[in-house]
Amino acid sequence: MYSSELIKGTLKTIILNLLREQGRMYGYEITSRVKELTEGKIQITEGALYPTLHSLEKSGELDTEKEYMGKRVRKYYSLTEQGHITVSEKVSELNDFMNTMKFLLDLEPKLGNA
Amino acid sequence: MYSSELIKGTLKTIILNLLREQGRMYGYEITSRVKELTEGKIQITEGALYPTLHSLEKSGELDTEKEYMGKRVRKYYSLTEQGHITVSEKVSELNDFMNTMKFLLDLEPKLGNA
DNA sequence: TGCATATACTTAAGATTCTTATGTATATTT
DNA sequence: AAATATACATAAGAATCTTAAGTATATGCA
Repeated sequence: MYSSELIKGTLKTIILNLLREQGRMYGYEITSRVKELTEGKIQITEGALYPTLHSLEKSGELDTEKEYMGKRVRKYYSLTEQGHITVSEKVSELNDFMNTMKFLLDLEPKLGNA
Repeated sequence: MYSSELIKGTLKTIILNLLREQGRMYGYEITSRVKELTEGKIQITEGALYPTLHSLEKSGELDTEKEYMGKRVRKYYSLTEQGHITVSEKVSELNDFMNTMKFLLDLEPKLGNA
């Protein structure tokens, strides 16, 4: 598990990118899939997930459809046209940022430090 | 400039790593150097920088020495023994995290999506 | 000389976004 | 029958950043 600060700021990008790949997912499925893909290293809590999904819906990135599996409800999310634009921008920005960070972190320590 | 959420969670790591490289720096020098190294893409604001430095000092990662250049004061920061341990851990964790993110983001979108 | 800009640090108010916890309810496994 | 998994929602609190204001010295330039 990564320290929680690291997840901050990448959550929306993770969600949008997964939806671009999968087409359509419901909330619980997103957390399960991320946990599975990252071998438990990234676990999105419910308290972070659902407010983020609501926020992305409100800002026009996501559409929802409710479906009933028997009596249990699921809310499926998918990217809107705007969502496709946003995910491209966010993924590019994150890649760029990570390259910058790699460069920053790979600077060699001076010899002779304590 | 990256959107501000991305910086969150990496600020301490950036500062500690720079201090490991440089040995000793004062606050203003840290922001200037980061801005220079990243060609303006990462600009640490004063409101973020100084509270973070104070917090790292309080938690035992940093030592300070005040120096007067004429009448102007500078506070130089350097890593403590604990700081050296912490920076290693944080840099490793961030590298690991970025590899995980690269993997997550590089998953190919399904063909045929809207 | 005067003004703008750069250097240098501090801190408070507000915003954002996460964690933790609680609540509700159905389905499945043991 | 009880525990666990599935599925969503939301409130209180914590952490961390932005924005802004405050204080003060030094430098460049017109």
